Amino acid sequence: MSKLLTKTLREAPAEAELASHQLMLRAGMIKRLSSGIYTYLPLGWRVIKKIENIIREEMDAVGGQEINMPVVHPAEIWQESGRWYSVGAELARFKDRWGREMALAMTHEEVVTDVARQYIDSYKQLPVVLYHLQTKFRDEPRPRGGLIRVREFIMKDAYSFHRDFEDLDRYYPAMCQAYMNIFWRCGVDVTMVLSDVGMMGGSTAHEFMMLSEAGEDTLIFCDKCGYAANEEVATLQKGEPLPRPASVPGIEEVATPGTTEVEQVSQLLGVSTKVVMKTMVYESGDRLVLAVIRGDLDVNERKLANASGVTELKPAEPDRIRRAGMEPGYLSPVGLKGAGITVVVDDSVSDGGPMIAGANKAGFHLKNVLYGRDFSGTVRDIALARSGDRCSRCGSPLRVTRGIEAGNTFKLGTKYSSSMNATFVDVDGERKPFVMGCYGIGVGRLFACIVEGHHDEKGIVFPMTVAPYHVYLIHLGESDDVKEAAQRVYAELDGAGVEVLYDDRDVSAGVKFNDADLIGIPVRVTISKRTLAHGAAELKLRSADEVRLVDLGDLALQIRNMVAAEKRKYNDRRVQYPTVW
RNA sequence: CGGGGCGUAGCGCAGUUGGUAGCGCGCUUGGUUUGGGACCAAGAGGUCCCGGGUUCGAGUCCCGGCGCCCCGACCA
Repeated sequence: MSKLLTKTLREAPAEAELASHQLMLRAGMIKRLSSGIYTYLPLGWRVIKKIENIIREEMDAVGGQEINMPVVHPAEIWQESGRWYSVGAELARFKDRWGREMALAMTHEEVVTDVARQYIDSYKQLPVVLYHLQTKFRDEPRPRGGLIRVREFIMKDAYSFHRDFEDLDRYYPAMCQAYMNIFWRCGVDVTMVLSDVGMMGGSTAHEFMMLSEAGEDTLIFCDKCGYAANEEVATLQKGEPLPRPASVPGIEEVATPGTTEVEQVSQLLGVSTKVVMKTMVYESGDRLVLAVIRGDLDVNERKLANASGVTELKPAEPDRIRRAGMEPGYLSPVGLKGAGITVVVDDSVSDGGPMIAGANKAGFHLKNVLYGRDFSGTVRDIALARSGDRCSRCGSPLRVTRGIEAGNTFKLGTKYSSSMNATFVDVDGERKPFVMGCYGIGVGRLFACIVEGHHDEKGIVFPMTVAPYHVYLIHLGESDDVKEAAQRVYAELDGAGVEVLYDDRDVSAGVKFNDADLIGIPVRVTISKRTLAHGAAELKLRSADEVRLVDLGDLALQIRNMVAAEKRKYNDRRVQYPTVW
């Protein structure tokens, strides 16, 4: 310990706000170099290695083969997949000395696909699962929360290659189970939720979320049937569509001064908000996207972006709306002219009868507006699920919580294999693109999740499986017999394969105890004149209050048992992942 | 990129009407202590984020930049 490169801090640096961030800084596990870029100090790095080894074991158990792919990629491979052009500034690009375009790895689909097309020729070799633990760089717009969201990070990414979708479907649950095992063994309770496919592309995706207010994602749950989804994709029951009479009278303009919100219109006209159309305008580059939804619902921007085929949306500026011939506060999809406007209509509107819409004219609305007759657009579900909305599966009220995404799984399909011409010869002699899955875990983020979930007022309380050391050994007082006894205990434990951090510093008892609590090593062993008088050492679990004296002769055995028992708490339990979908 | 905040010793902070920088913790040396962040004494440590301006004089006022944190848009 006296030689260990660390520095425990009594006070947390001002830059840290989250418990995990403060504690990792205070315990001397990480050091910030630049925004979102961290050095792991010895204690922190040991934890990372523990996590990585758990991941390796579980990946190997589902047939994974570990490889290592480069951090620096030539532009060509990203151009092949098309992502050189579709991904924005988060892909860090630079030129090498010859002026060749290069990129820092942000993820490795392209590279692994390149490996697969070279080394997998036949269906007989499939399925193949490759994984690696590697540094990635994503030039995130906003790093935050210490290790929760960084720019440079270690990620475990695994990629599976299959003959067909059926085989991917068969394999996918095994990977999900491996994920549950990893998180549980690290002491992190996760919930698997349906998620958006994001920039990865592909069909089905799940995220593994640790529920926490510190989380960046909003999650929608149904307690009754177990439906769980990221808000980005969560569905809901929207209730019966509005009745659609056989004949609907033509559009009629009504004066509605000062009613720029759905609520005000419904009050003025004495109708339910369900009869009022809510129209929102977003912009994406030079395109405008008009979202039309029933007045009692809200627009889900992620769904809207997906529906309109763009990656980024933001609410349009009023000036821009007016230039396009519309009137903020009285927006309407009726009578739109001008190019570059995409209209996306929620099914709550398209399925129903006549509604009230804005007139694109200040102070006026239109009655009897009918989708199909008076306006058109792409019909999609673009509704935002909110607390209390009804579950699309069973109709029960939905609940909303926040979560930290610790990992995710995707059914990628043939997006990369097709674009990069990665094929194999199937039984029928035909060349077919691999059907791929990809599976990621942010290692540093998982570390942060562990600390976020395992701490108290005094510091971290590590699960034995990921603790930097098993035992924190303290001697109190500088007398030779105490120091010698401590050294013997250290040697004995070390010889028995127990990882011991020996606090040999000549500092007061309080300092040692407080540092022990802060660093959070699971077992604390104290040797002092007092314990030696009984021929014993004091044994304490970080997670419990009780201390007990253990005879020096029994100490090593007892500690070994303790370490094993603590590991078993996490390693033995296998959490079955839910199969509601 | 929009909104908010902060940059003074390794960390946490103070610094008045503009007058030449301080406190606590940590660090070094010596001594006394030794079961929950001890005590005494002596020290070391500062481009006050950077650049420009105002002024006899700027940590303090003005302008410009940079860095960092928090809230949003994006993701492991």
